[in-house]
Amino acid sequence: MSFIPLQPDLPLGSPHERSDAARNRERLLSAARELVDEFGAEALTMDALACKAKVGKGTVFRRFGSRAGLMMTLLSDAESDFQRAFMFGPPPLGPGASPADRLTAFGEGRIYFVLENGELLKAAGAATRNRFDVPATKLSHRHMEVLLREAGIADPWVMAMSLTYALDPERIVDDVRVRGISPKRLTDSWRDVVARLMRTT
Amino acid sequence: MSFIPLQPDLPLGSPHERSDAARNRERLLSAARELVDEFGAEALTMDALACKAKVGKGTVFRRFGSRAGLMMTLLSDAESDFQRAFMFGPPPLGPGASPADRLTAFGEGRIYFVLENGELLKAAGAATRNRFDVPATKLSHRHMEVLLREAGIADPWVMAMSLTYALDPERIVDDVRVRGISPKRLTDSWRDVVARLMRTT
DNA sequence: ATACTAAACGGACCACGGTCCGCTTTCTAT
DNA sequence: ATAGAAAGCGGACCGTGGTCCGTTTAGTAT
Repeated sequence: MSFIPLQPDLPLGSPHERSDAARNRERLLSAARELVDEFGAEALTMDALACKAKVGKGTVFRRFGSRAGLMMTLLSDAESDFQRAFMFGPPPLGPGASPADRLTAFGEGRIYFVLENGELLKAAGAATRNRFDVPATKLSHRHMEVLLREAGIADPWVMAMSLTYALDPERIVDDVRVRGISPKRLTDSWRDVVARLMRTT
Repeated sequence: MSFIPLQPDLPLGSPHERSDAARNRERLLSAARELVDEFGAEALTMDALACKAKVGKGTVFRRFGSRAGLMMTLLSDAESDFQRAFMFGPPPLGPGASPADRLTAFGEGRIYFVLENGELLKAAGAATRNRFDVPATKLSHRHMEVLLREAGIADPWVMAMSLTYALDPERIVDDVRVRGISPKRLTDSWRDVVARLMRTT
C-alpha cells in the first residue's frame, strides 16, 4: 500500500472494477513489462502496447491517461519502497539522523534509484507538462524542503527546488550514460554540495 | 559576430549561399518572429511556419534541422549578448571580480535572461535529445566550471552540472509562471546557494 | 545562348501521442 | 430471465515533428 498516490491510475479507486477491465489491466501491465524488458522504455509505443496486449488503443489511454502515466504505474512499486525507506526506514535515510546526514543519504539513494530505473523515470518525466507533475518528484521536493528548513536555510522551498533539478533523472542518466561520469563522482559531489550548503560555521 | 556557434544553422558556413536560399531564409525568419510574437513560441508549428513563409516544409527542416534548431536561431542574438557580457563585460559579471561574485552575478543574469526568453528557451531545450545539446548550455556549464575550479571546488565539472540543472529554463519559468515564485526569491536563493557553496571558512 | 551540375525545393508520407464517439459488455434491479 | 444503465471498449481520426525523393532552379563552364 502506498501513502501517497504515486501513479495516476485513474479508474482504480472505483468501488467495483469490472471484470473485463481488471483482465485488460493485467494484460496491459504484463505486456508493457515485457516490452520494456525486451526493447527498453524509450522504445515502447502506445500502439505497440495496445497491439501486444490485444486491446484497443483507447483502452490503453483510459487506463493510464498518457504515456507518462503508464511509466509511473510501472515505477510505482519501486518508488513506494524508496519512499518508505526515506520516510520511515532506519537512519541516516530515515528519521533519527541529522538533516545534513539525511539529505546526503537521500541524494545518494536517489542517484542509485535513478540509475536503476532511469529509462522509466525519464519517460515518466518527459511528456508531462512540467516534470514537477510527477507525484514522486513532488514528494521528494517536500522531503528535502523539510530537511533544509530544519537546517535553518532561509528559503527551503526554493532551495529544495534547485536540488530537485540537480537530481533530475535526465541529468543523472545522461551524466552517467552519455557523458561517462561515474556514479561515485555524482554521489561524492552531492555529498560535497550538501556539506557546504549545511555547514553552520 | 558570435564566438561560439550558438545555433546549428546548418548550411550557413557554405562558401556561396544560393540567392533563393537566402531569400527563403529571410522569409522563414521573419515569419517565425511574427508567429512567435503573435501566438507565442509554444504555439508555433513547423507546418504553420512553412505555410506562412510560403515555403515547403522540407525547406524549413533543411534550414534549421529541427524545431529546437529554429528556436536556437531565433535566440542567438540575445544569447550572444549575454555571452559577451559574462565573458568580456564589466565585473561582477565579467572578469575582474571574485569567482563567488561572478557566479552570483552569472546566475542572477541567467535567471532574468531566462524570464525574458523563457518560451524560446524551453522550446529549444525540449525536443533536443538531451537538453545539454543546446550549445549555449554547454558554454554556460563551462563558464561555471571555471569559476568553481578557481574557488577550489573538488569536482567543478559535476558541480557545474548540478548548478546548470538548477538554472534550467523549464525550472525557472515554471517556478515563476506556474508556481508563483517571484524572481526575487529565485535570485535571493541563488545568492544564498553560491555564498554557502563557496565560503572558505 | 546552352548545357550541365549540384544545391535547393516542396509536399506526400510516416510514426507517434492523444482524442472521440458509436458499439459492446458487465453488473444490478426486478 | 430480462431489461436498462453505466462502465468499458476499440479503432478511425487528428495534429505534430520529422523524412524522403522526384522535380526545379541558380550558378558555371563553354
